Amino acid sequence: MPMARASTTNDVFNAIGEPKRRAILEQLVVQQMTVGELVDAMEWPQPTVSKHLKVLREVNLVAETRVGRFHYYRVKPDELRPVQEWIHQFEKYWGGALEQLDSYLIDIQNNGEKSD
Amino acid sequence: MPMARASTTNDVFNAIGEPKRRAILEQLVVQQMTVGELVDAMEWPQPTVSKHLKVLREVNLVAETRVGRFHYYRVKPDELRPVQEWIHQFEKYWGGALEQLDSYLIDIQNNGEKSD
DNA sequence: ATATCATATACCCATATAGGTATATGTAAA
DNA sequence: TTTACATATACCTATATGGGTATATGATAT
Repeated sequence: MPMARASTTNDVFNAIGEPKRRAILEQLVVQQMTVGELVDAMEWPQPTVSKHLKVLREVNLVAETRVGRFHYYRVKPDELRPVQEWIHQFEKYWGGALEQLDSYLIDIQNNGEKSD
Repeated sequence: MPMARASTTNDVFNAIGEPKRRAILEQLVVQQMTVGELVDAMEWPQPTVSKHLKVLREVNLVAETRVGRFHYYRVKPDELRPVQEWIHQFEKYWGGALEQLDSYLIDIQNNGEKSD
């Protein structure tokens, strides 16, 4: 009995892995919108929008405010900080794969062959 | 005939949506490693490591250098830039959801009706 | 050559999940 | 009330994919 894949959408990293969800966030960061306005902007079926909003809600990337029958959604940008911070640990290597190239050259000197 | 879900892993955003793949990148950014060294560090089965490395390779987040039977993997940090740049458009709103709250208050003052 | 090591890949399975349709829920208007 | 509207959700289907096992590939050593 194979142990199956783990759930994914329940964290911010995976939530923004979905292109449609990124598009929704890009819309909402400009201005808060109702679901219907999002449907018009995206030109996707309403359940599609609602379901992606649900995922975004569950990871706290959007917040909802109900006004009558309208549900206003807005981005909670702070929630993207963990992603930015995770990226940050790689930034110091940007533009220079040089240290790694160095150790690679040492490796092939110590071992012989190469490729790539 | 339901149109099924779209492929996801073939872009950087989704590649880093997988926790194991993030862990691999965190290891490799410290130092390049062979698959076997990664297996030892992660304590996952070797095929698991190899398959995640394949995904990371396909989105160009890691590069491979073969030295004899050893395959050295290293991070290509620059490839994370698109993610960082995408995040960047949200940074100006960090710490203050205030403007959005303002416009929300204005909206409900204007009786919450949506314009169409 | 043969054996061993390092890695990739093929295969299977279970499940998570995106997309679609229909319906439920909840609110406001007539 | 009844109707219309706004959104969420239940349901279904197809597929993408993570995890596991076994095997293939490829390189080195003996």
